[in-house]
Amino acid sequence: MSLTEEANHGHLRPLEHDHTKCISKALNTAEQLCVVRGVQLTPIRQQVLALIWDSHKAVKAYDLLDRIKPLQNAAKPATIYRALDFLIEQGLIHKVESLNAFVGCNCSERQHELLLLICKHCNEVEERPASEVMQALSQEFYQAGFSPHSKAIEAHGICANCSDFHSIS
Amino acid sequence: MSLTEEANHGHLRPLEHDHTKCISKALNTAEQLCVVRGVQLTPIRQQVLALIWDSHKAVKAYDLLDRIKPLQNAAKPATIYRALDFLIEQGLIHKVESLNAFVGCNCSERQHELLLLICKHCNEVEERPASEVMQALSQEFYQAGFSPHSKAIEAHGICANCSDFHSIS
DNA sequence: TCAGCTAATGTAATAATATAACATTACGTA
DNA sequence: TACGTAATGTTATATTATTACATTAGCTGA
Repeated sequence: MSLTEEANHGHLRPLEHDHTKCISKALNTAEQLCVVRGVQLTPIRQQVLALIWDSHKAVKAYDLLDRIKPLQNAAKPATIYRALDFLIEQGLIHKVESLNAFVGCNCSERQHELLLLICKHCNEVEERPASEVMQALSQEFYQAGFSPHSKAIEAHGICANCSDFHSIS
Repeated sequence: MSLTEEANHGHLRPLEHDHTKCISKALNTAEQLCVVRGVQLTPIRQQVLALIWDSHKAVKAYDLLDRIKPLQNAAKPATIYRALDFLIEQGLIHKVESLNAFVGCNCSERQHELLLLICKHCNEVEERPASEVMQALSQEFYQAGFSPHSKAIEAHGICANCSDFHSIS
């Protein structure tokens, strides 16, 4: 185990990971899920998803709009927001509420309500199942007599990679 | 203990509580805190805080703007957003990120990062310390090597009062 | 006193985010 | 072919938030 991995408690997303794999995995998973579910991953929706997966950062809707224009000349805000709505419905992306931005979801098959760790330094967003947190949350809902329909847990701070970066350099 | 309280697991905010007490308590606390901290709870800031405490619902910035105009003829968006920034800084209100709206905080003295339970039916927002959740969250941050600066936990669903309402009526 | 500083507010303009409403297209199916 | 539905095109507009610069009020030290 490298120093870096150790400092990250084994939960490292390497600074230079092979991101093409992230993208192709996400797109493949999305395609398969949509087939199974009988919904259409149209070219526009695919392109938006691909653009979102261009990085692990949360992306703004109007940035997506700018970046999809070379591919979809006619793209307008509604184009993007419709695609985003679809992708959210299908659990393929998250909306980061505290940023008004969107990020790819790694776990569209499973529960897609996760803890999002948002780094103020590199802007990347890590999603974590945080099962203990979720369990405590369910307990809390029960105690409050609250029936949850959806939940969002978002934390802003400095991620493991960026802490390492600072402490090493 | 009433039937209603029982059904709410003892965490009831009665449908008809004496809300004037909520307001005056919030305003008094705010005043005292600001004195102690050496910051100014100016008339505008006070009025915005009072308007927010007009209910337990989350309020939109431009609704506040409309409602403060009779008192502050010159009010503009910046007027409201500045007051909101101040109140958030002082922990006197929360921004509900998933609604782009604002709600009074009951616990400005103590930790003001809480679980917010947002009812889809009555729109009221309940804040809960949810200490077990917070503890699990800290644990998760540690495991992820993440240094949190701020966090938001927001759940949408049906609150205890509204569940009671449906099951009784 | 008054010059200078700071915090707060006034004011106008505009940026950034998101939705509504209606028209059109593409495609499957009766 | 006619019809229905899902997706997209298109225009306009609503909603949320910030920037930049001017003004005011009150304090502080020369």
